[in-house]
Amino acid sequence: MQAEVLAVLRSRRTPMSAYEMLGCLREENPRLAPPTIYRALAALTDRGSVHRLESLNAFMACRRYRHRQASILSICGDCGGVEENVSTDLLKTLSGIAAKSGFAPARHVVEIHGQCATCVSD
Amino acid sequence: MQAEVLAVLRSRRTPMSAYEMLGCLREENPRLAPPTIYRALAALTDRGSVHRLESLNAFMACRRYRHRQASILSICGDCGGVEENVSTDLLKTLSGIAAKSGFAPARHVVEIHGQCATCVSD
DNA sequence: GACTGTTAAGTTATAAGGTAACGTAGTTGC
DNA sequence: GCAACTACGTTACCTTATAACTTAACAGTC
Repeated sequence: MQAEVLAVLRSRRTPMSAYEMLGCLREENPRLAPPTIYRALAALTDRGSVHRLESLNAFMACRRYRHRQASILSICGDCGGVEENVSTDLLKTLSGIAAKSGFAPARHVVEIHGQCATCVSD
Repeated sequence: MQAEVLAVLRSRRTPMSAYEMLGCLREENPRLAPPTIYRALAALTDRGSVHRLESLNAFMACRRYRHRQASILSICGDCGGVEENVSTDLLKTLSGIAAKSGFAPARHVVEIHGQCATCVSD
């Protein structure tokens, strides 16, 4: 199931909602229900193979080879494309800012909305 | 309406969902419907008086005096409390990372999940 | 005062996102 | 065989969000 969900996500350039995936996978198996998808997504995001876009309630396959840290996701509002970046330094700085007041960071969410290079030049 | 929504949010230490607000405000006006709340929230978040917590689908009143930039929100998973921080530098670095590929940033979402100082020491 | 434009709020209905709780079937290991 | 585990199926429901249309309130102007 995880493999099937991942395959669907990989076949797309842009993020998908859980229910879009459900729609796709129901072509094969019409009885598929939301919990099945969400379970697979939970496992995949835990492993880091899939990113959840919190500000979009959507998911995308990770395209970078297995890094074990939060990605910086740049989301184009025009074409829907998403760029992944990784920056250990930025995450450290960020943790530092939170830690000034004694906060212990566990998970980072960093998303940027804007326009990708292609859409800017149009 | 915006004022009422803001008042409810300010009366709370922790973020609220739109439907919790709806519940509160319905004590006064039982016929209040979701769109009314969501419209007020849209206006308030545009103005920066309210922050939306994307990873929680919830809202909180801004407690810092009107800064015109994205906050860094540290969310305690134990007590639900949220700390607001502002860092122009971090946002610049972040924009720089996205801009390397030509991406034009417009809105930043930076949230950190973890434990606040109080909850860490328990 | 009647007409019109504009903006905020009410109303109805429904779409979209997510999960609890329980059932079943296959696998592994004793 | 049988216990224990794990994945997936199923039902039902809850939460979050928005579309689309209606009404109210007020300001300007002829």
